[in-house]
Amino acid sequence: MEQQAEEPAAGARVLVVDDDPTVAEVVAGYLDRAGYVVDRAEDGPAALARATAHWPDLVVLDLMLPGMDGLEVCRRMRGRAPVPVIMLTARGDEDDRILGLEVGADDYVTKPFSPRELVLRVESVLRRTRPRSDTGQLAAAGLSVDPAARRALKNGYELALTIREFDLLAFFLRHPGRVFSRQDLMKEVWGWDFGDLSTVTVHVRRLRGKVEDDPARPRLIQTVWGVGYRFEAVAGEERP
Amino acid sequence: MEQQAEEPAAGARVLVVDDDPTVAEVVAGYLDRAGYVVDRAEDGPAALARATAHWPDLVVLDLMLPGMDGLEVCRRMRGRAPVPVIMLTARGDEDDRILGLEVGADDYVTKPFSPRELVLRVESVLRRTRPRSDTGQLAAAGLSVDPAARRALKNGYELALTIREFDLLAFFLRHPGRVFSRQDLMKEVWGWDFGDLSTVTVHVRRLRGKVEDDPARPRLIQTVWGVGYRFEAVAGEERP
DNA sequence: GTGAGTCCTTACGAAACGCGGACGCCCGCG
DNA sequence: CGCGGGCGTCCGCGTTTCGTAAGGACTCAC
Repeated sequence: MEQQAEEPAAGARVLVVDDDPTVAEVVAGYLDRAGYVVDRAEDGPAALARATAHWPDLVVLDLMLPGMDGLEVCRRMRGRAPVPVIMLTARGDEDDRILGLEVGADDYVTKPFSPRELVLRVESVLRRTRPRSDTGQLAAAGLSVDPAARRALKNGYELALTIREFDLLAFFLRHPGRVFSRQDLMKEVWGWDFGDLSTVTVHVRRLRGKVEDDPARPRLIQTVWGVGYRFEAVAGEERP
Repeated sequence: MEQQAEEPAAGARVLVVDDDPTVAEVVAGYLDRAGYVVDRAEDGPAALARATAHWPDLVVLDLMLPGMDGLEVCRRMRGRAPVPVIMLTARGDEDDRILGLEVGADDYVTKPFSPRELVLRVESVLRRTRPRSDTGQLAAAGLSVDPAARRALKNGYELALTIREFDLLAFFLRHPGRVFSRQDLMKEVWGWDFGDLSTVTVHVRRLRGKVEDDPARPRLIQTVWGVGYRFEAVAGEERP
């Protein structure tokens, strides 16, 4: 589950959620040909799972889904991190449209719709929502960090990091697999040439508390005894 | 891919309001092929809702609608912000024409009409009401800003912004999702290389007061502690 | 096993920061 | 000339964050 950055400008990631295979197929096909990386899900839970694996840049969401309905999916995604949503609604279903807007869908399209129109709306929403061009996106091991937005996501959930924590994590992500002494980190992240090195220790601990699944047994930020810390890009295994 | 910038220049946004699916279909088809981005609504409330989601550049409005009639729709839209309207009226219904023009329709077409003629009129009205064709219209999260007209709409309602507030908002809309320090903003919006940064703070606060639903807990203009501010283009949810 | 070195954890005071309110200045307008 | 709106500045308060200290836990070498 180690993704890489395959979003060089052109291909944003779009998650298409629809229980009708035909619709999903057509939509996905058009979006794919338009240069997007397309994920698909057939219902709410699947959509949320997909989002955990790969947080999308935009969601095309059928309002009518088996089990969890589209509004709920939208709410839950938004509860994790802000993401643009385009709703698919049945024609003339006024209440649905209003609901969609209340939840904060960025646009909606009524069925039946022209795929071409949908692609246009996707492009429109993305354009006004993500001018992400050259932002050096960082990603590894279920983590992704956007330096320009100063946002960090873990499995599709936004992390509330402080400045130091964010800078520290960003630095680690920029140099995966390498060991850094506390002094190195103090110099690189803090910009200090001297100072109490326990400061680094404490901040690493705080970062672990937010980033690690089990902070007591860290996997991402490992301690190299007598040397310093190393960020492990590939989710390593346990030492017995 | 073949299409270019949708909102500027080429494709203006036209809202077609008609309860007759056949008429709406035909009209929408022609306008679509003419390069416009077409929204559709079947009655008054739907039209107003659609306009809230995406403020149109022009409205094609059937005078005879179930429930709220066309004149009322026109009045309400105009009450929110000036927008060009083309009325569809039954043939020879002189009173209606008069009424339509009184409310301030920019043009009217009598049924039955040739779709080609309607497209021509749309183009004509747009030409004379939108002299500048390529002003970078900005929009996100229920907000839209017209730099040329120096007008800002929130959910279709006009905002009374001061110069600084407008410039600040416009800048944010031009760079959604990115963090800017107070210094950046002071440089970009004020054009100053130095100065009291609290000036920025205060103006952000004033802008929030007009733009945010709950200025105490801002959603659009977020504070990034110790760094600056970030405009969130996606209408986010509450996260308690 | 034992000790010294190293790391983890917690706690706490201080500093930094953002926010709201208020003030005075300037300018256009009546 | 008085008035009001827009603007920039300043101050006090509550909150967040930071750096450091100190005790306990762990690791490695002998």
